Amino acid sequence: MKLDKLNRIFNATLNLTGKVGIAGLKMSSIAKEASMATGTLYLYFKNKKELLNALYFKLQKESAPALISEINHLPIEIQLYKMWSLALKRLVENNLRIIFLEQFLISPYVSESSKEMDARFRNYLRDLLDKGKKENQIKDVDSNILISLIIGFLRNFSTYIFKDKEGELSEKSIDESFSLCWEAIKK
Amino acid sequence: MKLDKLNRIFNATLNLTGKVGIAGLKMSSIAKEASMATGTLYLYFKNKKELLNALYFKLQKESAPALISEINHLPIEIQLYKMWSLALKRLVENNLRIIFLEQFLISPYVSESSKEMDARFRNYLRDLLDKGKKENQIKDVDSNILISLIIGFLRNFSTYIFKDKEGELSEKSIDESFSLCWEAIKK
Amino acid sequence: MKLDKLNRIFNATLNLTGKVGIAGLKMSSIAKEASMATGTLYLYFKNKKELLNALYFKLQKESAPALISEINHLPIEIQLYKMWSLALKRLVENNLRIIFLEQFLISPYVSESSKEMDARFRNYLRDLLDKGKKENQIKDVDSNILISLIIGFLRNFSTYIFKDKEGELSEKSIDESFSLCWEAIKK
Amino acid sequence: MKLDKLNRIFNATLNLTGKVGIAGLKMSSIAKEASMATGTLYLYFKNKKELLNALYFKLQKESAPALISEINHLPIEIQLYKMWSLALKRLVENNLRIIFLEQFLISPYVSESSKEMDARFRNYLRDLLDKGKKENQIKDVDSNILISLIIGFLRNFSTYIFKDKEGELSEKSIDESFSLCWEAIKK
DNA sequence: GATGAATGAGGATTCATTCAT
DNA sequence: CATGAATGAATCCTCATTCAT
Repeated sequence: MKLDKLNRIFNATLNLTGKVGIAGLKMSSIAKEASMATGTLYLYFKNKKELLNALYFKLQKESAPALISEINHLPIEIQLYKMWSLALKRLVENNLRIIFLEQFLISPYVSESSKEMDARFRNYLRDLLDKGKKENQIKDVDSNILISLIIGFLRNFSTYIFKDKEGELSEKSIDESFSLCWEAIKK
Repeated sequence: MKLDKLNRIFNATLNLTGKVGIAGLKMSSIAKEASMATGTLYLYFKNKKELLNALYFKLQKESAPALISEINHLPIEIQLYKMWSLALKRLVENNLRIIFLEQFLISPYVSESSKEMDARFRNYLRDLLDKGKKENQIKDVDSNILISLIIGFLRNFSTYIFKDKEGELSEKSIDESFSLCWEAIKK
Repeated sequence: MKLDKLNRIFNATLNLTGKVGIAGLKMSSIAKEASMATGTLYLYFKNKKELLNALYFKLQKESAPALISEINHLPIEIQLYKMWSLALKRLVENNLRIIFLEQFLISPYVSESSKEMDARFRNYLRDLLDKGKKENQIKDVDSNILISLIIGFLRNFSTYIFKDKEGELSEKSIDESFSLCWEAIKK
Repeated sequence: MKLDKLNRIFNATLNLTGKVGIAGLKMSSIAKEASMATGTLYLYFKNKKELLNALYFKLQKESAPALISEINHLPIEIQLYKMWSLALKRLVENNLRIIFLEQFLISPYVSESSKEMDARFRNYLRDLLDKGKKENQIKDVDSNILISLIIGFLRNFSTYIFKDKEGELSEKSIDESFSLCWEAIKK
């Protein structure tokens, strides 16, 4: 019913963004990909801009927080490892989301309210790293650099797995990549 | 004259892509940003698709190779450091280029010939890392992971500097970020 | 419904060609003359070229053959007379079609397949005249000359009736013009 | 010099009209065909409309009147024969002119003054036929019909010679065609 | 005079949005 | 609710015209 249709619309939009980018998204293509009539899209969203913004918020909501709440009570290296492992898996699974999120933020469709960045995940990491510095486990280096290392590495590696390995992410890959990350940032 | 105009067109396109994304690019805006008439664009390019592809090729040609030829005779850690420093500076300076390159590759404007990715830079790194492994300086880890760490970190950190630090990249930032990277990948 | 709209488009195009020629045809004028939105034209035809070619084929199909099949069993003079009378009436009624057909064939819109001329009517006449020569009724003169006389006279006279007589074609005109034609070609 | 350039422009325009019709005429193509710069056209004509109208007047001036003045003192059948022969030769030689004249008259470029048709030739013929009727040589039939026969036959036959016989017009063709015409209209 | 690069108004085409069914 | 044909504003692109050289 209603929820099913919403999901079909969101999935169609994600898939198409992965193929043709935001510049190539047409309402008619989205409808076709979601197996419904173009007009139906307008029963669920006032216009294209709102559809895209709704998807953006949905993706934001689903990503970081879930991740965070699952692990924020563990010791730092473990917590980082869990975070790394979970994030990597999620990013590989959901690589289309990343493409959408990144393109969306510089498209003419961003509503003002969307601009409050994916700061949440960065903030979680910042807190975690500061705690780690106090406990003498993490290098005493500007947290922004550390965050860039972690997030940049995660994103780039996940895209590589998604594109070149067809999404096959082995435990060994997770461990090896985390080791590299950890050795870089640990004291 | 001719070259000057081409550059004005390319710069205008880059600037606008940074502001509105490929989805928001209009030929009329590009012309306005480049201080010329819309029709003039069509003296230089057959249509929008060809303009964007021409820019893509230009950016590809200018990026990696220059970087590589300047340093590929030095010892590995030094070479990596030079590469890091140069790449970081260039990425910060040219952050708009990255945005364009990334968006372009999943836009409806990519011509078939454009799809041969920016493999060059990855290849240079792969060679360098393999050499490093033989000389026992680099961890014996799948090069794809190492490459993701380096490139992902570089891109994410450069974007952070460009956006949040207004492009002010200190030597200290370069050194600190490289240290993190080096400690991660060195044996 | 669908057929009705196609006809409205075709009629609008014919009328406008009569007024402003193919050089003056605008998609927006055609739409206006056909009482629909410009975009609607593109639901039925990919572009201007295809619209004009479709009209050309339709007109070709409708013209000569119908004429021929109605009469090709009668004796020659009668057949020629019927042909003359029918053709003249049809040409007067459909003078706009002639204008369109003639202009179209040297416009930039002709698709390759359209170039196979209106040979059909000429061929019918050639057969008829050859039969007439065998039966000793028609002068033993190169058929191409006879055909030019018949077709040229028909076209020029019909245009005169259409333009200067507002399409009022009397039986007397038909008979008189046919007599002239018959006296010219009969043995 | 000046005259030479004007002629190059007029010839270029005629040739191109034969190829692409008035709908396909571009000022830039005319200039190219005439081996000069686009801007040069505007030294000789204020704009496209005036160029086309100038050509129209030139062609009108050159056709009928010359013809008429050469022969208007001879007896009727001879005069008609001369007219026929001269007109046919001229029409074959100058078939491109006919195409231009016919297309031009329903293009958006006709200036008001151009609309006073090629009435001159029709008028000359009308006078001639009326004289012939008085002298009992020509059938007592509405002159408009006779004129249509003559002009329609001339045009259609000349186009046939131009297109299918590559402009090779034999004396025999002239005589045979005139005989047909004469037998049709003589008493 | 001659040139042809540059201009921008105007026409072709696309596609977000509506609305009768 | 769902549909998809119809709409027309917005965008791409062309080409008559201008003007600096």
